[in-house]
Amino acid sequence: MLNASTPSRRRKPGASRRTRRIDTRPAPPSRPEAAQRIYENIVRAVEEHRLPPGTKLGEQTIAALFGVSRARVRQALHHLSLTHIVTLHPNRGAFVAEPSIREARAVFAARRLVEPPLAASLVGRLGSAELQSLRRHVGAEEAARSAQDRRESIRLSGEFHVILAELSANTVVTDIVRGLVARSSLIIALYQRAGSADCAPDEHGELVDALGGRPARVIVRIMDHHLRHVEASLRLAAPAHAEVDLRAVLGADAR
Amino acid sequence: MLNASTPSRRRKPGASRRTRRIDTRPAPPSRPEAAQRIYENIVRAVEEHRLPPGTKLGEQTIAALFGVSRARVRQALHHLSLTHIVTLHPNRGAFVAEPSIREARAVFAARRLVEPPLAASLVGRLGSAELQSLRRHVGAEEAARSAQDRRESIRLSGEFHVILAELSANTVVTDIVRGLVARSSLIIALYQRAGSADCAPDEHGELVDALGGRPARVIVRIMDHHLRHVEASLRLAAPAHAEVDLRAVLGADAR
DNA sequence: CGGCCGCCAATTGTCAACAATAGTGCCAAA
DNA sequence: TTTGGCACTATTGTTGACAATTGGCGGCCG
Repeated sequence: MLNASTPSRRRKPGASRRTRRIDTRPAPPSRPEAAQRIYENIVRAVEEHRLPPGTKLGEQTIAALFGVSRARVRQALHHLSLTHIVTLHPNRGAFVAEPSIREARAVFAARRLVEPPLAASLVGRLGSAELQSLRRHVGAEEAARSAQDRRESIRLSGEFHVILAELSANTVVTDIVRGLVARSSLIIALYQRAGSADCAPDEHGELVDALGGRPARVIVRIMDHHLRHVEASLRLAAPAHAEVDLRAVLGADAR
Repeated sequence: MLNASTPSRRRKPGASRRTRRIDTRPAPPSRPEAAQRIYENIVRAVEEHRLPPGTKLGEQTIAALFGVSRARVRQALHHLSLTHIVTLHPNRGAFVAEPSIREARAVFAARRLVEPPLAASLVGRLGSAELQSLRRHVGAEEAARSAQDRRESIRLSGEFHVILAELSANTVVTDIVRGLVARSSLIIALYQRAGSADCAPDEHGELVDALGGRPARVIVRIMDHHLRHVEASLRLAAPAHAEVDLRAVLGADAR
């Protein structure tokens, strides 16, 4: 039943270029991996808070936007649902996920579990070039914040954690962190406090400085504190939160 | 530019915030989530080393086996490729993944990053019922090992780590660990030493005992040691037989 | 006048046919 | 005998149409 073939250790078969088909329509050039492109675009839009939680993602709509078939969109949406960026309701469609408070807490707990020791593992393994690059990134974050560019600020802020993970040179860990960061963006979009625009002053800079030579224990503490700080800046408090919200909505506007 | 406008409108303002899911139907188990069933079956087969790395997974073959259409199988295979259980070669098909040595190391490094602090977080949070359950599981592991039931032994051994993660009551962390354990099974199937049938004497039992009341620091050490032990029992040393060797030979000859 | 219950439009889920591609074996020519 | 090319076959990738389900909407009844 099972054809246990000998493991093929030949060269990778990704070298074929198929540019035979002349595109009569404005279809984007990169045919292969179109699903990947859709996936990344939506992730990015969600991370930058341009697609708010609850937004419906109709298959036909997206297919028309990207100039691809529905099947491709389905693939991308399925992928997004596996990473908890969107929620699929059978026979109803795909919606940008609305993580529950419990899930939000779980995501941040996972980050507190993974990222502090991850950052600590970088101590003494970063050259001056890497530290320089990190400082530049932090500088860009500050610039975006000063320029009131909320979108860019949010993106860079999340990207900082992904870059740290990449510096570990462990793709497995990087993928995990990338997923957690994306979900965090969704959570922040959903639960951020109204007033406080951006609650993270410059803890990233502090962390980079500490990575210069402080002991691992200090790094762990800073990262843990930072993540707790971000989580504490959200409205994840009460189970009674729903009632209050409803009443506020009803009182504010009689729809 | 790329995604000019939000492709969809927001959810209606007056709509209920809670998802009103109608689950009144007993849901015939075969129809909905058929792809999920295929996915889990293949994962399990891989975890139990019944599907060796490199095995070709033809769409038509699997579709016939499960009595479903090819589309369903494609979905499952795509899911499997996202979790790095299978590798998709364009126009060639799906194969059970053959993790490289580098990837194998990365997976175990990720586990050493996540699981020790995860286990430590359970200290003092487990009731006697949970500890009892864990001990029963370890007993089952030993029984399977004594009975030479390699398949069951492997499955239970991996499941132990998943159960530990589940006890954290954090579904995010549980999913991460589940993925890492599955990939580890693949790695073990590929790189286990010929002679040593099972190199983990009873470190799980030791860990459960320690979870009874030992301090977190001890738990961390035991789990870290256990994971290092498992990794050390594999042949991850050298360029063994892999592509590096081949490529070197070819490069030397061709020129 | 309000609530209930049937169509109806829209969207998703499924499938089957079609097109394209890579691997395989054969055949002819050097 | 070896090598290069070529057609064939089996499998994957893609598309489009069709069926099923949902939620809305209007009419009907209480």
